Amino acid sequence: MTHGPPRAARRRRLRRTFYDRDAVEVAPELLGKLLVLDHEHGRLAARLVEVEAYRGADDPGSHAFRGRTARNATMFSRPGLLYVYFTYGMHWCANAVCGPGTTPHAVLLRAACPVEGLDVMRERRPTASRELDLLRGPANLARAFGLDRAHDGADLTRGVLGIADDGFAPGDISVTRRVGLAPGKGDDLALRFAVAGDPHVSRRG
DNA sequence: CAGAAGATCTGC
DNA sequence: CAGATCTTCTGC
Repeated sequence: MTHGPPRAARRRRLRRTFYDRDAVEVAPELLGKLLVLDHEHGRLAARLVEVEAYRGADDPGSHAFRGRTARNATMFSRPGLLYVYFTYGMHWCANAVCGPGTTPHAVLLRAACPVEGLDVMRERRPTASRELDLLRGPANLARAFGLDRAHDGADLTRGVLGIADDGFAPGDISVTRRVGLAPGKGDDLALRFAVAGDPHVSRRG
């Protein structure tokens, strides 16, 4: 997989209908897409190489498993929004809310290949010695993009934050079990999707 | 109201 | 492989 921006490629922002489906359908289609964020100093862009699908009442690994709470309210609101949550006392993680409708599905953005704004990413990720590690892992990706509580509920279909299709087609996709779930909490479900062999993926499947 | 767990990361 | 670090949720 080559990650450089295709010359003169048009970036088309993904619309609400893209997200308005089961997360298991949406997740693999997000691979190869560009996460884009315009900020005060310029633009950040990265190609998604690893994601995980989280469902609702039928998925014990999902924050939506036991219904709506203050934290997960964004998952129940509308497809195409960004659901950002805080965990382990220090990390933020970002998801694209899916559907269909108000079905509380989401796709966790786990890893990406840096494309634009690498200087800003390096400043925010001083412990990343290699460029490969800048966006490797969901909390690292969120940190490099500066995502936190302020971005929970942001609309990916308009505004400064979005996910775009520039015509890039990823290679083979590997499907494995999700990462970091306790036994019995849906750890056995094969809902993690990654670009096979891509070095930016957070870990081996 | 207290206790425990948590969709993680880093350094030893 | 364990510690960091604190919010959120659950049970009493």
